[in-house]
Amino acid sequence: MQDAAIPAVLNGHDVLIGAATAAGKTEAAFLPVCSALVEQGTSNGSGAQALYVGPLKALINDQFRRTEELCGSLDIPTHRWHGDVAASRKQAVLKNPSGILLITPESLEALFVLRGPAIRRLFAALGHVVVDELHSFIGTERGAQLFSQLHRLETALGRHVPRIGLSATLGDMRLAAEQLRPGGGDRVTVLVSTGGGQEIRLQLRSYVTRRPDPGGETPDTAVRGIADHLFTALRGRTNLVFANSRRSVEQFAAELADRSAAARVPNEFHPHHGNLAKELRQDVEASLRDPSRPATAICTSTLEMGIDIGAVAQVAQIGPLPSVAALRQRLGRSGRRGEAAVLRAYVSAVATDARSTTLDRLQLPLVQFIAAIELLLERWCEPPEQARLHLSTLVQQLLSLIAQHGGATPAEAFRVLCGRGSPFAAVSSAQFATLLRDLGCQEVLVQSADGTLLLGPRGESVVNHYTFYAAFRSPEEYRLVSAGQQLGTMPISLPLYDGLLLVFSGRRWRVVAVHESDKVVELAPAAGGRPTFLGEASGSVHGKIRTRMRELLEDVVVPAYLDSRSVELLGQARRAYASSHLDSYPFLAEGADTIVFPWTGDRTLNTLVHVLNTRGVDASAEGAALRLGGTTPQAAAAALADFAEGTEPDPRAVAATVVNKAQEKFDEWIGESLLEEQFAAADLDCAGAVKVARVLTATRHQDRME
DNA sequence: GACCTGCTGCGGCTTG
Repeated sequence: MQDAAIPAVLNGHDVLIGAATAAGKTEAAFLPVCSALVEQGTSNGSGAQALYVGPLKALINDQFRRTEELCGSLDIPTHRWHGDVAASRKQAVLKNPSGILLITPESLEALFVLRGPAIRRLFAALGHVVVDELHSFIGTERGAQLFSQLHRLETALGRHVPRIGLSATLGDMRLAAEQLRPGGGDRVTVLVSTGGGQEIRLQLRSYVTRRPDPGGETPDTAVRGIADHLFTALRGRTNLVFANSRRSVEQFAAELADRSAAARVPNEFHPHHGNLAKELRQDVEASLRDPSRPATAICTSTLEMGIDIGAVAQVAQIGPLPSVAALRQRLGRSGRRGEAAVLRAYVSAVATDARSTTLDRLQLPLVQFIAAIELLLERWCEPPEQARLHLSTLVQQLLSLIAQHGGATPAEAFRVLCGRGSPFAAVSSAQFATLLRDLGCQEVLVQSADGTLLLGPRGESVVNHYTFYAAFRSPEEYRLVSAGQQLGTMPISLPLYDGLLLVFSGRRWRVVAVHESDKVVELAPAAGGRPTFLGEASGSVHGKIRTRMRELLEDVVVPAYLDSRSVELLGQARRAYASSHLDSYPFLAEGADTIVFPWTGDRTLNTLVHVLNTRGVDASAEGAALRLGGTTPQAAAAALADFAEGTEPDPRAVAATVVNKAQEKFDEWIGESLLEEQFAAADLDCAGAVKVARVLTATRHQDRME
């Protein structure tokens, strides 16, 4: 891979490098970049010659250490620039820009807004741009921001600057190439390292729980069973345990701490998630790196990305993940240096009895997990998300552009932000004009007598606050404090009162005081406590996983990696599926409701829900299934047949019925009409919904529908 | 609908 990367980079091509793990990606990019720098000579003060953009401060710190080592002997200056870097160091770079600059998209945004006139000088000598963890930018607001910034940079310099993207392997690397170079993905050199068929050791274990205890005071039997198994299977080595929510992370961390205390052994299990104080998280990361003593992190997606945590023996995943790509990324954390990768998968299944519904008997979480593992073993993986307009981020970039130049005409703004090579190229001039009018109505923008766009009162106050630089919205939070120590934060949306018992950072606490005005919660250690965070992971599931779930239920083959209870539950699910004739008649009566199984991805499933609701049917998505309230199977089939036989609905009309379309940071300033267009194009799949309805009501079902 | 990511200038304080 490195051999192929070097000539491509040296020839000034855009290059996309894909590999499962960190395995040499950074070197493949930086070796040729550095050799180009040595060749052309490092001219001090004439501007940064290479720009590296990374999604995490911690990652930038890691890469800074590595590039310093690599470049120090070559006399190439390297600088890091993010929110934790001292202002004095930033001043030094501004005075004497040179060599390699490592930065976050947010800090780059601050440069555009605060140092607009200096941009051209700072990057006058720019020869290469490296984007690390490219997959984390694909399909996101932050990705639209980054590629808009790079396009603005090239516009300011009046020339093309070669880009090098480093990414996990994705389902369709060509689509990723199109993100790296919007409008020119076909000219990107794509290099993928297959990983050489590394051995994967894998087991899926099921644990049965009785019906959830509404009080939740005593952990259910599945949680206890999984915790027992983790305790014996993981102790003594360095491991990662991925749980799907912060609540679940806290729950398992507390359970494992209890087991360590009962066994009178040091606790090796530490929680790690985004609401824990930075110091606590760094302690956990340090103990993972320390080879002298074993440590296991129980984490959310925080440890999924490339932060250096050393070699990991085993990866555990509790509960199914919505995407195969994330499962692969997590598995890639174990088994470096030629060792086998080890994945321990755990599912909590609901115990069934005579009163259980068929839906319960189908054990869909287990079936979904098996489907994802099968697709992982076949090396399939979701393609990057389909392109959105990203109007919220276009608003941010427009305000930033006006701040950069002190004003812009509508035509200039459209050309720079929505022209060829920009991530907003799909936005039409009519849509852009509507957007300008919307922003004018909100006093975000004003227009001077000669037509120049300027920041209005509202735009001015938003751009002049540091929170402007991030393209994504962040939730309001309380700070949690105990005896002067910062423990972390908690979303403000959760109920909170004096005396509440909770689990946080793997320990049990009581709320002593809530200071509403400065959003601080004081805690004291306590004996009891329940996990604080609510909800379980959902996320968008691809249609391929749902199709595979149906195939698994209709199949007889039993995967070798299932434990005996999983085999038993899969058999039960297959018998329930067959005896309900779901293969030929995918409708199931449940009380007054009907459950429908379209076996399709979430986008199509949600479109069906919207459409049926506008037709007066009480429809909702329930995992893989569709629930039609107060509807008999005959009526459900008739409603779907009616929809299937009619003309395909107009996405705009369906979007108009959805109320909460303003989700992103600057959406509140965008008018209903544009939000409808964006939603119709990116969040609905009307053609797919009609197709699914036709399949559901196809002739092979007709005999049962009489 | 879960999860995660990021951020500046300056006023006011203490300390050498």
